Amino acid sequence: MTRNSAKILTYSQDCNECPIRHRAVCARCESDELEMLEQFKYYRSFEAGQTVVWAGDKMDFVASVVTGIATLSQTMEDGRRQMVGLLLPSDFVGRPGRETSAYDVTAATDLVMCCFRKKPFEEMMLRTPHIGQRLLEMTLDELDAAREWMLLLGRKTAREKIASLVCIIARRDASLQLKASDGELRFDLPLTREAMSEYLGLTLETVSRQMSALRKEGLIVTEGKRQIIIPDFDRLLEETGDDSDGGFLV
Amino acid sequence: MTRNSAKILTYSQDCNECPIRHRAVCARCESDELEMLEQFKYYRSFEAGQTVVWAGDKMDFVASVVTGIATLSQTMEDGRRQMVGLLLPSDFVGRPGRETSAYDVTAATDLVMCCFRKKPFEEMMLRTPHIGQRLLEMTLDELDAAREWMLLLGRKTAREKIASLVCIIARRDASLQLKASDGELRFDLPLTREAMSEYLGLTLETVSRQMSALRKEGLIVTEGKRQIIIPDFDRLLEETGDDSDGGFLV
DNA sequence: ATCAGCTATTGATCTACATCAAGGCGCGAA
DNA sequence: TTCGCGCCTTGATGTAGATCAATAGCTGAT
Repeated sequence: MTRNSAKILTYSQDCNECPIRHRAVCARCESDELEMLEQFKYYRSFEAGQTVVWAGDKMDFVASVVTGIATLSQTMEDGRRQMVGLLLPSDFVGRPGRETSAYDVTAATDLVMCCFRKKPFEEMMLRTPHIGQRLLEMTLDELDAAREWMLLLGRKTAREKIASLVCIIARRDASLQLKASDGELRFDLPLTREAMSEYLGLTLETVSRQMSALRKEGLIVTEGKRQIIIPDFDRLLEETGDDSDGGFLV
Repeated sequence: MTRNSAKILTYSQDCNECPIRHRAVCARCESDELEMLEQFKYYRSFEAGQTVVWAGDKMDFVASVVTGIATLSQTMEDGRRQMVGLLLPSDFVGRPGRETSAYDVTAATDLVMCCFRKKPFEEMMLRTPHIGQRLLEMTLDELDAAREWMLLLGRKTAREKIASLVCIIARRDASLQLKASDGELRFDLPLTREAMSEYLGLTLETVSRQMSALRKEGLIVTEGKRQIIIPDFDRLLEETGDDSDGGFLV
């Protein structure tokens, strides 16, 4: 079993409504710790485009994405923006021990997050080593993802960037289940061209052009607004520049 | 006190010969845990240019840099390379729970690392929550650094990239102590043009040209091979594109 | 003293992507 | 039905940085 399939499996088992995805690992949890989590949990909803917190603002909670997509971005004084995190369901936001957000957190689609007040969460971390361990694992995964992303930003061509992004979403998207029998992959690409360009370090025009190019060559098929079909995943993978076995970008 | 100065302070207090920099935090440690660390510790030296491990190779230890500089890089099939980690003294290498290296680890200068066999280290992590907590903190710092780096790779101009790199090294370099009385900063930039280009996602020619440009404008002064003087740190900072207060890239 | 092998610099040219600009499509509001 | 507004596409042009190429300094070996 490859690392990728293992990863996909892991995600499908995760619990989106717990900052440490506890369902997947709670065999080791004591039930009263979970009670603690339940007790301090609350939900917040955002519409597509809304900002959850601005960089520098107070952020007195940690959270995990339940449904929808959130992004982390940095902005330069003159307005240049770079996305630095793409949060899908079950992903974690917020840094224990830091009281302000270092990034703009934005709802890329309609979004539901499951939040925990930071204070009790940190106390529980101290009492329950398992939670810290889980968080460490998740953070290490994120760091690996960030480093794969750095390779993309620093060295890939626009075409490779687009192909990579489509493959990344395809792999992570839960509705991956929508895989048709003949090996074609059908799923939602719920990002605007602008969001894609912020992810990839390109302009939205370049994103649009390269999407068109991949479409003309039959590497991807678009259906309606944002439904994407990948007729042959391996063929698209070849356009990413990654070596065939690698690309374990979470 | 700004975040930056706080960070510098932290580093200067760190212990380079312990994977969790324990001197800085060992007030909370039990002494027999430290004994454990001592017991499984060994040193390895490398010459500049030598490879510590290749991506994909077995890596049965974790380590911290004692002296010198190590880099983490990814390589694409056709040889394009991107640096994804720059490890200065006291920085940690290796991922607990992973038996192969995900990156090429290379000695950028002559290098001494303090290594711990992975197995006993992991056992100790289980027994000593404090170590995991420390590792989590360090990993979160690395993740922040990676995200700052992503902004650099995705959105900064070549000039801004160079200025940023020089500032980053200046801030982190221990020999920061070499700060002269009139506010000028003198330190070693122990990276070849090629290493700089791999860090920045540029070619080495572009690095060379931009270094020359900054030199001609008096923003930096070079002395001998790799000694650098920054006559006015704040003026150089303005060239990085970062907002004046931010830029806490570890 | 000479040479081979690095590393760095600088120039000439090319090109991938950015920038500027003009429509087009779909959708909700009036 | 029409208008306005987001979002996307496509074309024309500009440019930052890549690529190709020549040379120079430095170091250590013969």
